[in-house]
Amino acid sequence: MKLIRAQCVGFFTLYMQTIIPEDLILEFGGKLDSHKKNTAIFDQGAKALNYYQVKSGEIKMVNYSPEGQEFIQGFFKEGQSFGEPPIFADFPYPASAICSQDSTVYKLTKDHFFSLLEKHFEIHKRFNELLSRRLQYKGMILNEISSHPPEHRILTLINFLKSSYRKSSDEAFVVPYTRQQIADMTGLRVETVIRTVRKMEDAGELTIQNHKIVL
Amino acid sequence: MKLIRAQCVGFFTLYMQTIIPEDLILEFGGKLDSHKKNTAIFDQGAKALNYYQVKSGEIKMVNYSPEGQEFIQGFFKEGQSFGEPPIFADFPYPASAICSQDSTVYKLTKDHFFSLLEKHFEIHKRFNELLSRRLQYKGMILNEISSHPPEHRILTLINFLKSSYRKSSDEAFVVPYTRQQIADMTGLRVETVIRTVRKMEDAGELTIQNHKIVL
DNA sequence: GTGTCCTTATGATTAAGGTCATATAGCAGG
DNA sequence: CCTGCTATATGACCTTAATCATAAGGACAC
Repeated sequence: MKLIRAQCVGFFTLYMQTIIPEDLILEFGGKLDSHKKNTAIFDQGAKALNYYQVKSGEIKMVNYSPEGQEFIQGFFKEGQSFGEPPIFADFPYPASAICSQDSTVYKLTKDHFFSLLEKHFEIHKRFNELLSRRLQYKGMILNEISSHPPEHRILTLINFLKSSYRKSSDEAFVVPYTRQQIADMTGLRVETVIRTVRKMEDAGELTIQNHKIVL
Repeated sequence: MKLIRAQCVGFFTLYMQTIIPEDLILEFGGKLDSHKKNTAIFDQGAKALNYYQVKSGEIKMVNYSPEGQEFIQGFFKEGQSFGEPPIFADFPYPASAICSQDSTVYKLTKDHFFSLLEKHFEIHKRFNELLSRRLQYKGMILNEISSHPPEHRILTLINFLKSSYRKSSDEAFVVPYTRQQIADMTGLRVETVIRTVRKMEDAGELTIQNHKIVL
C-alpha cells in the first residue's frame, strides 16, 4: 500500500478549521489570488495592509539571515489565516510569506477585515484562540531550541504536529515535511536532522518508510 | 548622579499599559493576592482556571529542563496580564509563573473574566493586540536563537526592551535585568552573556555603568 | 559587623553540532 | 527516456559556546 502524505488527507483539528467561511470573506469584499510556488505574498519589513487566508496550497512564514540561513516560523494550509498579528498590533511584517506550493489565497483589506470582525463576534473570539495556540507553539519551540538536544527537539515537534492532525493518536502519522523543513523549524542543519532521525530509528523512537518519517 | 533602574521609572508603552482597569476587575469579582519572591502562582502542566494581572512586583513565565536549565518566556510587571493563552484556547499551562519579586496580583475566575470581556468589547480587542505583540516578541527571539550568534541575540533583545519602554530613543536605557536573566531569555549561559557583553563594550556597542548594561 | 548568597568576572578544557565534501536515490518535466 | 533538481545520506574536520573551576565585589539579613 502506498503511503499518503498526511497533508493530503485533509483532516484538520479545530486549530486548522477554516477561520472565516469563504462566503463571508467574499461578502466583505475579499479577492482570491493565485500564487506560484516559491513566490512571495509579502516580505519581511513591509507594512501590513491585508488579511490573508489560504484556500489551497501551502504558505510558509520565514526569516532569512544575512548568511542565507532560513528559519520557518510556521506553515499555513487550507483554511488557515496568516500575517494577522501585524494587523492587530500595527507593526511591520516580522517575516516573509512564501508559497511552498502553488497556492490560492483570499485577500481582504484591513478595513474590510475589521468591519467583518465587528459584525461577527464569534469570529473575533476565534482569533483570540488562534493567536493563543500560536503562542503555545512558539513557546514550545523556543523552550526546545534553548534547552534541548536535537533528538528531543525533533521528537517534540513531530508529536505536536501529530496532535495537530485529527487522527486517532495510535494511528501512524506520516510527517508531511522534509528533513530540510524540519531543520528550518527547529534551528538545526539538514545533516543533523538526517543523522538524528536515523539514530532515532535505531532507538525505535520512530520509523522511516521509503524515506518518510512515520510515528 | 545615581542610576535608576528602568523598571522603577514607571513609564510604559502601549504594550505595557494596564490591560484591565483595577476597578473593573474588582467589579467583576476579582481578588488581590500577595505573593513572596520566588513562590509560584501556577505550575507548568496545571489546568488554567483564572485570569491574572500584576498590580505590583514582577512575575516571570519560565520553563525548567530536567537538568535544571531555565528558559524565561517573559517578564510581566505592573498592569500586565499573564497566563491568558491557556484560558483562551483551553490547554494546560505550558510554563510556570514565578514571582521574581514580592508581588501583588489580581485574580479573576475564568467565568468572570469572560463575562467581563463580553460586556467590554474594547478590552476584548486589546487582548488581540496584546497576544499579537507577544507573538512578535517570541518570533523575534526564536529567529535570533535559531540563526544568530550571542552578540546579535543580546543586542536584539536589548533593543526590543528599550523600545518597549516609553523613553525617547536617544535617552540612555539601563537594562533592568541581570546577566543570568538575559542568558535565560536568549538561551545562552551566564558566562557567555558576561563575556559577550564585555566584548560589546570594547566594541563600543554599549556601555557598562557600575555593572549595569546601558544602551 | 559579619556571614551568606547572588552577581559579575575570567581562564582552561571539552563536546556537540556546524561546515564542507561527496555520493546516490527519487521525482518532475521536456 | 533522459536531464536536472531536490532530498537523503555519510564521513572528516572544525568552531563555538557550554562546562568546570575559581575568585572577588556587592546586597541583605541577622
